[in-house]
Amino acid sequence: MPGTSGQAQGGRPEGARAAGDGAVEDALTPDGRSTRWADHRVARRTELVHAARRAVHRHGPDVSMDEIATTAGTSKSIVYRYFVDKPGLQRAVGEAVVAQMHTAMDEAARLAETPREALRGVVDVYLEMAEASPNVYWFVTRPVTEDASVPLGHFLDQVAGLIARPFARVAAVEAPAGFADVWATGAVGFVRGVGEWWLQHRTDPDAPSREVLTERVTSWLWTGPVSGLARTRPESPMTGQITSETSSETTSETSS
Amino acid sequence: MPGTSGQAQGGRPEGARAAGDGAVEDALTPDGRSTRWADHRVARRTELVHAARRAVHRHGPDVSMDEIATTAGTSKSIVYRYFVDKPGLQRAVGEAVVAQMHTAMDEAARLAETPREALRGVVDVYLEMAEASPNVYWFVTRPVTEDASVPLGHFLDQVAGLIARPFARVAAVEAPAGFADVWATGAVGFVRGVGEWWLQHRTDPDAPSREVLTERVTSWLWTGPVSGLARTRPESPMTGQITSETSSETTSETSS
DNA sequence: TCACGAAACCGACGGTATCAGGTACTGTGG
DNA sequence: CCACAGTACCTGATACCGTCGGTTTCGTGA
Repeated sequence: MPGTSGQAQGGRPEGARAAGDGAVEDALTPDGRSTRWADHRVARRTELVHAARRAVHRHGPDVSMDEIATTAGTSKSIVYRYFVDKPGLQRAVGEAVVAQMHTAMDEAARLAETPREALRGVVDVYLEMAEASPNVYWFVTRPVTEDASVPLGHFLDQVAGLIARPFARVAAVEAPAGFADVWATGAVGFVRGVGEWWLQHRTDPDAPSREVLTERVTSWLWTGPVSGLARTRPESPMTGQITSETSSETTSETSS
Repeated sequence: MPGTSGQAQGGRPEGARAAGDGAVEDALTPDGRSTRWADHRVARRTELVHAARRAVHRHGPDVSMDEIATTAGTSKSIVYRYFVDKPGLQRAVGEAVVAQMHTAMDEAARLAETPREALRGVVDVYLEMAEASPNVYWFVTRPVTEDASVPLGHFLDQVAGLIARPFARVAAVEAPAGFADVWATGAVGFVRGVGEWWLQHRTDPDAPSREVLTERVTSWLWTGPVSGLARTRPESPMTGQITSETSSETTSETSS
C-alpha cells in the first residue's frame, strides 16, 4: 500500500549527530551536551518547514534553496543540516501539509454518515488545500524530478493512504484486499486532475465554486459519470464514524 | 507573452527563420532559397523529436539537453534552433506521443460498441504507452516546472481532450456542456494515478497484469468503487444500452 | 544566403566545505 | 564547592564546485 507504515519521515540528514546513534551503549550515560539539543532540533526543523512554506507561497514552487534560507533568516548551511536535499525539504513540507489535512479529514469523516459523505469531505479538504496556496500545492505535489521517479513517501501516496484507510473498511466486505489502496490512488489522481484544472480556471466566469465542484467530483467518483440521479442506493452504513487517532504536530501553519 | 495567441503547437522557436509556426509563409514566398529548406525543417524537427525520445528512453526523464543533442548526433545549437527551450521540446515529444495514442484510441473506439468499452480501450492505450517506456512517460507527463505552472498545452490536457470528445457526445444528452471535459480531466487523473502506482509495482509478485488493471480501472471509473454487482439498475438509455455484460468482474480471479 | 555544428561562454542553482564564533554540558583539580 | 579546560553541538557567512539550461561566436559547406 502506499505510504506503508512509515518510518522515513521527511528527508532527514543521515549524519544525525543526535543522541548516541552508534557508539557504545551510552544509554547509561546520556551525555547532556548531546541531549540538550533534542527539542531544539525538532523545534528548529518545524520552524524551517514553516519558513519554506512561506517562501514557496510567496515566490512560487521553484524557489531556490538560497531564497528559502533567506526567508528563514539563515543560510543554506543550516537548511542542509536539517534536510538532506531539496526533495527532502519537499517531503518534509508535504508531510506537514498532509498532517494538516489529516486532522481536517478526520473531522470531515467523523461528521459523515455515509462513506460517500466521507469521500466528499476528503475531496473538499483536498481542494481547499490546493486553493489555499496553489504554490505550496505545486511544490508539494510535483514529482521530485529525482532520477528514480517517485522516491516514495510521495505526498500523493500519503493522501491516498488517508482516503484508503476509512474506505478499506467498507470495501473489505466486498472486495479483495489491496483493492482499496489502488482505488484510493486512482481517486486521488482524479481529484488531482480536476483540482489542477480548477486551479487554472477558477477565475473564469463560468467556473464552478469549490462546493459545487466537490459535489460533482464526489458523485463522479462514487457512481460514475452516467448521471447518478436514479442511481441512489442504500449505502452500507459504515459504522457511525471513522475517527482515527489524530495527533501530528501543530497544524497551525499559515501560509501568507 | 505566453497565452494570448492560441494553441501554439509544440514549442517552436519564434524567431525561426521564415516558417514561423506555419509553413504558410513558405508557400507564399516563391523564393526557391526558402522553400528549399521548408520540408527539410519539418523533417529534421521530427527527427529531433525522435532522437529526444530515444535519449529519454535510455537515460531517463532527466536527460540533459546536451545528451539529447548528442543522441541526435548534433549539438545544442541545433536543438535550440528547433525548440524554444526544454519545455518546448517536452511539449513536442508529448504531442508526438499523443498523436500516436490518438490513432490507437481511435482504433479502440471504433471497435467499441458501448461507451464503456471505448473508455476501456482508452485506459488500455494509456497504460500501454506508460509501460512501453516509463522514462518517456515521465518526461512527457511531468509538469514543466515552469514558473507559471502548467504552461498549457500540457500533455495530460490533450489526453483528456482525446477521451472527452467521444464521451461528450454521450453526455450531451444528460449533462450540461463542459461537464464532459471536466470529467475527462478527472478520469485521466485517475488512470494517471493508478498507472503511476502500477509502474512502480509492476514487478511485485501480486501485481495485476495490465489487462486486469485496465478492466478494474474502467469499472471504477464507470460505475464507482462499490462493486457493481448489486448495482444492476436500468441505465439511462444513453446511446444504446450499457450492456452490463462483463461489467461485473471477471477481474477478481487473478491473484491479489 | 541559409543551415550546420563545434565550442566557448554565462548565469543560476543545488550542494559541499571551511571557518570563526557561541553556549551548555562534563570532567578534572584545587 | 568552585573554577577552568575541554567537549559536543549549533550557527551563519562565505567561498567554492559541478551541472545544466541557454546564448553567442565562428568557421564550414551547399
